[in-house]
Amino acid sequence: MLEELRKQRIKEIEELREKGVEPFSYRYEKTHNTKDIKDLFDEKLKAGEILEEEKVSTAGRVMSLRDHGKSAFFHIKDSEGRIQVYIRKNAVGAERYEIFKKYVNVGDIVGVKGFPFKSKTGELTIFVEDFEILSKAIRPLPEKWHGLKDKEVIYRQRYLDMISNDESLERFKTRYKVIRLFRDFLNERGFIEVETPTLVYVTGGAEAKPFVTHLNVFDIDMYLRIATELYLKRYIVGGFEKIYEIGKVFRNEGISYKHSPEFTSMELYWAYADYNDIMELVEDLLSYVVKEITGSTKVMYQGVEIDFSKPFRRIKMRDFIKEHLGVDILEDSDEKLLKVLKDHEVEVPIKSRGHLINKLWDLVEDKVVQPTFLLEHPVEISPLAKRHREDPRVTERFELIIYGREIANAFSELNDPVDQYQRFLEQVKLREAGDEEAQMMDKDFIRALEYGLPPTGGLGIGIDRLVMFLTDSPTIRDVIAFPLVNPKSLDEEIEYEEEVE
RNA sequence: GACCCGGUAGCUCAGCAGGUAGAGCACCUGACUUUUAAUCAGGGGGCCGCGGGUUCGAAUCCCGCCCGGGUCACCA
Repeated sequence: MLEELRKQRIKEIEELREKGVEPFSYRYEKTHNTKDIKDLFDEKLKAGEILEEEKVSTAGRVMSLRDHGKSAFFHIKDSEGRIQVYIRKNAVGAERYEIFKKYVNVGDIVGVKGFPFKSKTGELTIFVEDFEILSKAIRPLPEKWHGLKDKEVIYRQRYLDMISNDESLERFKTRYKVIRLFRDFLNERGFIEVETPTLVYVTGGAEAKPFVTHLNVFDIDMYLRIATELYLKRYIVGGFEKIYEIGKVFRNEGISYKHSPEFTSMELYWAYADYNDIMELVEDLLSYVVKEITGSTKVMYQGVEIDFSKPFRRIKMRDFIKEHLGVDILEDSDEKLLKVLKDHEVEVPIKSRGHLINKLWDLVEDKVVQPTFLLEHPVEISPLAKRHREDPRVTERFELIIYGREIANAFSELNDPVDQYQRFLEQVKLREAGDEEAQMMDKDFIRALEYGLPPTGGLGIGIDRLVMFLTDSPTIRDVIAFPLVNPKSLDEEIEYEEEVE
């Protein structure tokens, strides 16, 4: 059926060309988009009224079509919405009308010129005086009423999802608006957007398994970055004081509703600031973004109201775990931590102190729903954070937790090269003990610190996870336009008939 | 990686006590100048995910595999 349909459409394209009509145009003067037209005329017009002097020219994809013989109604969709269009034989002429009737189908992209009116039933409509086929579709669209439901097709052919499910297009518009708001906010505060390498010799800045690739010119293996942190700090050493980078990072790990091997982070470094300054900045940034997106400080996520008004709640990791599990991550022995984990039936493949602490946190993180700063992580699990000025066992670090998920991670950056070197050594030991996610020694980074990194506050935010909240998306794949999919050997055969006749 | 659910027309889905494969939308032909899931008449369209087995006979039952979704595990 699909093949027959495609052939039919390809044949129609030939016929159009024989009639001197090119079904793939070069450009179209679009004076208004669908939203402009609604903004201008929707309130002005009553049912049955016309505004013949107001000329509009717009374009979009035909989403529905109701043919009435000598006239037809259809809806076109553009990036801003949908609008109804009315075409009538005696208005465009018999010849043009025949072209429309015979050759325009749902799915085609057309341009229309005319004037606005309101139908009997009160829907704002464009009365067509002239139209043009701008791009003829060869494949049929999914069902107009139910839309596209098949998750596999939604992820593999996102364009089709965006065409047929309006909320999908809107979701991605929101995503990119959020990113723009981040830039607006930070630029306004004097932060400069910079770039760091994607291909790196050693990974750092996070604990994750990297993707490995090969660089032919030097014949060496390289990695895709797992974070932008260590290069951004080099900028600060070099003299930049307020910088940020928004970009993809790559972690060769599992896929879940909140994990994607390729995701977007925003990292920021602010010289002469500490984690308290960063906390305030995060509150300001997020409440600003949320307000611009939703109009208030509140977001409904999966039926739960999340309030981003500041200040956010602050809890200390040690206190929170002690309160809920009765164990002290700073004072109690490894054995005691392990026993608590065993009591909760948690398996611990790697029995380092850091892993035990992380596992304990995992047990309680679900209890944090509203935006909360989780403070003062132990040194063992924070190899790049500065020790707390009042307690050297913990760091000046915080994570922003929302709905049990880590959204941001920040600290007063460790700028003591000797301490940093020792922390890296600890990580290397873990690595040698089989922890593939432990950090690598980055000697050039140490060298940079030896030239002097000013006191600096740093921050990383998971953009995708934040966008999930702002679009009420249950999985991270819903906010990544083209998520990773199994390539499968499904590549369908696409054949074009040879020219006949 | 384990378990659960699913894969039938381009799309959304039904059919599964085993007996020649269905609907709606979309498509094609015709009618219709204010419809909006337009309407009316007619028509075409299927490797029922793939491979094997049981059976006179499999979309339906059994086994294996592939792909997807979900839960858990792994994981920031």
